[in-house]
Amino acid sequence: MPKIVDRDKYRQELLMKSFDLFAQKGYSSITMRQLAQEIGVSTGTLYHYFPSKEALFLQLSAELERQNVMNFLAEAGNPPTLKERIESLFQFVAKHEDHIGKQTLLWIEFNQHQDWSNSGIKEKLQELDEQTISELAKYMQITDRAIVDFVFNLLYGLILRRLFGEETISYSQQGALVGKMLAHHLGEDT
Amino acid sequence: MPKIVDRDKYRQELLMKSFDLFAQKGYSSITMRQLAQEIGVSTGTLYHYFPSKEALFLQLSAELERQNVMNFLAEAGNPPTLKERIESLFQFVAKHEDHIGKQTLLWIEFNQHQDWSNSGIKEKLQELDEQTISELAKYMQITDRAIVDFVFNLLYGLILRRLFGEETISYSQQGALVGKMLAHHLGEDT
Amino acid sequence: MPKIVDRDKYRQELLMKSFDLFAQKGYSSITMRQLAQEIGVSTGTLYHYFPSKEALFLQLSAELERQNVMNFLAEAGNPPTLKERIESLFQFVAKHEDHIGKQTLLWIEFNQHQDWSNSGIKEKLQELDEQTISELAKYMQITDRAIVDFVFNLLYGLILRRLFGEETISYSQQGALVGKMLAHHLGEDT
Amino acid sequence: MPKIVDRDKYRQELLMKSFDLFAQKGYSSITMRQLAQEIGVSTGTLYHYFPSKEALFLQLSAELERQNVMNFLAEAGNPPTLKERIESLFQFVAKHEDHIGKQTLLWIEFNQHQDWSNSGIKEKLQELDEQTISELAKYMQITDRAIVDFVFNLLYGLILRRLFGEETISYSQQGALVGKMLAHHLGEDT
DNA sequence: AATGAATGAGAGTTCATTCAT
DNA sequence: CATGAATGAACTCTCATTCAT
Repeated sequence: MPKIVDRDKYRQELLMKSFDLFAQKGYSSITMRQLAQEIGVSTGTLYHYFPSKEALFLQLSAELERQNVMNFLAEAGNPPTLKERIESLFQFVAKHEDHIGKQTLLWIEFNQHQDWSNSGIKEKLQELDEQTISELAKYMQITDRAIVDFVFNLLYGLILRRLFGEETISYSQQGALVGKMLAHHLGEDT
Repeated sequence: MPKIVDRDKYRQELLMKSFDLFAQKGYSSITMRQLAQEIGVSTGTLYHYFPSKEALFLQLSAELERQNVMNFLAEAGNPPTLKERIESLFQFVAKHEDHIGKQTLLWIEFNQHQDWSNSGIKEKLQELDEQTISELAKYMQITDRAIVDFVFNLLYGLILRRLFGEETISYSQQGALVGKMLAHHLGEDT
Repeated sequence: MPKIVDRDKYRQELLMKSFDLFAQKGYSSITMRQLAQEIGVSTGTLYHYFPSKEALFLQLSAELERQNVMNFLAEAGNPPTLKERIESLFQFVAKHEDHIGKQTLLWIEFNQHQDWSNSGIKEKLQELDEQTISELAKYMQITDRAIVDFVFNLLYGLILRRLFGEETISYSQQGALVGKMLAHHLGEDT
Repeated sequence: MPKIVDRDKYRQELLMKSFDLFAQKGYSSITMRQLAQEIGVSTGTLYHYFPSKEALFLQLSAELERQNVMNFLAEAGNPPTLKERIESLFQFVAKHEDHIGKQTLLWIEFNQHQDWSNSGIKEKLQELDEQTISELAKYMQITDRAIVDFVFNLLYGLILRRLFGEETISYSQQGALVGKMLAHHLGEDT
């Protein structure tokens, strides 16, 4: 029972410790008791730092999204061609598939919870997602919104299907495919 | 013998009546009591026809998947070019977006339930999905598995993102895009 | 686990069985679990018959109030003079002090719960109380509202103070006192 | 020695600052945290000055009772007739109805707490009440205990009923009534 | 002396499932 | 076959109190 020095830092710590459990079991399956037990604190402590399960989850989501973009930009390098940059994105997802897959699951479950329909929470989350995508679009230097959506639809669908067992689909293959097609497509248009 | 037919027919009826509720609230939010009440039977009756909530849900999923393919093949016609066939698929999804979206959500929620990790249920569901896709692939006359996956990744991602608020992305636009690209891509390769 | 024949009858039964516990411990001290255990059912059953602890309590209050008036009118007889009728009332309260005291406590606690400030519950309860008083006023043949209030203020105060330990105050003495005074007072006015 | 004075003085201060919150929410609804926050200290500090919530509350009650009598005697003047003195008492209560009502509520809630049945706390509280009444009896120069009780039963009942919504009953009317009756009654007896 | 983080038992409530009728 | 009353474990969240700092 040591006294905590930095409240916000400790909150962060709790957040990160709770990620694995949320990811493994999903938002509604995990209970606050399990969460507390696994983290090694009491439920009371959890509620001392977060007003509710929902709030804890929301903060976690925001934090994860933030880290993701950061990590990608740090790892991705800056290849000259669009094809390479797209492949770089797909490679990044492939490399961190486990982590990103879990996040995607959380994001989906978040969106499903209909109790939150009127609370403005979904809007926050959506905004978060838009931000991420627009930052990545900037990185890839694609300005046409339809193309951006094309790439991310493909990517999300791929993540989703692999998540649920279609493990024969490969990131590198699909990445190469879309890279090549886009190069043609854009090349012709210009 | 006729008894069995009646029994199965009634089961079907219960199934279809339960779809709306499942679609509206999601698997875990709906309770067996609500389900029974809405359908107009007792919980006991529900359990008489289905061994568990899970089983009821699984049967519902299978039924929906079956109907979906059927409807599509009936509506789609048989256009001569690949581009048109793909656009036909995207149009079909656009037209029945509400229905298909809800199904997708159920499918996702189903997959998330970790209690079912070891029960072979997920495998069944996956198989169901594979069947659907392979039938649609046959319709589109695509044989290359990577291309099939490409199209369906895009489609699933699109459905998913529209589901969660990105309503500015359009089915027809993305369908046209992938149709055009694929035509180029395959045209060049052959 | 026998099947219950008459839902409403059984609800009544549960209500009456719960009275003692509520009375002994007060509304907020008693838990639904204790209540269920003592009655000999599960918490689930309690919630099967009553939507909430609050609703259970409200129904109990209404039922008690109803029974009280009924019992009093049955026991009280119909003496010719006001003094005797008042004394009859005080005697009734004295005789059933335990029961009425407990009820009063519940009534008080009910009124205290500020969560219910805006729910119209207090109004219902107040109305219940007014009804009781006006019926008793009719019995005593007092029409002047101020006098009615006088008698009931005295009576409530007496119940309250005895409840909390002042057991030296006597119902018969105070009843006789108010009876005598009122006789004088009203005799002079007429 | 001066330390002790300071300590007690601070305790007093905390006590008075806590009154409003207790009065607003009632004993069991208010939490020690809220109390501390509102007062502007930590929960630790609260527990440094009072061994428990219960003890804090008991001390508060004693203090309030003390102040009440003091204020009344200061405000009441010393009219010559019993009728006037009684009316003076009722007027005092009417004037401070809000404050006294809240106190009464606290006193009631206190008495209800059954955990304290064996702790001698109720006895202390009762004693407190007796003291108050006997001091007020002395002021009114009534020696007959039955009459004293009569007046205070009426008064408590009145406070109670007004507290719970019967706001049509008036202090001055009921005070005048009891004053007049008592004057007759005692006049005749002597 | 003063702080506030930490505790954990216990609150009201829900719900898939069972089984007497 | 059909019913719905009954179960009880498990849920989120609260709060008086303790104690390291």
